[in-house]
Amino acid sequence: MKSAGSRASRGRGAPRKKDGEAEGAVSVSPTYLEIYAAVERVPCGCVATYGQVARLAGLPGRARQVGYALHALPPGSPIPWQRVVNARGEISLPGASAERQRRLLRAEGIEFDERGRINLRRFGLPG
DNA sequence: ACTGTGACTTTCA
DNA sequence: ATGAAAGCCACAG
Repeated sequence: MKSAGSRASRGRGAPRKKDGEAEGAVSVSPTYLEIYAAVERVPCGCVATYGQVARLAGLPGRARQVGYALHALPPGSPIPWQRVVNARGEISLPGASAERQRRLLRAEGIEFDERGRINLRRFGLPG
């Protein structure tokens, strides 16, 4: 059952591990986890802005960190990062990545206008 | 420890 | 509508 999971006491009582990720998996800061959790809360067929995600994560005003956290997401992560766009309803990713995100959103029913923008009034978070 | 950078937001002109 | 400035914080060098 535990399979050598009790390795927390390693010298100092530092719950903060920075060894990349040994075996457990807990290596990222709680802030990132909150951000990822908030993104997962975004319902399918809807998009949220970085500011909204930050707020859902309990980090009002830290929209920038949301972008950084999503950028740090590994490929194939279960986090629907594509549902996060900027406050203008536009994709903040550079060229190629933007098209990739746009395709994913379109697959979820999100519509884009000629300028490549999303109507947050329709596809934004309810409320 | 310090500096620069960034998938940002909001406000003001 | 566009643009600049300030605010915000984590990570990398």
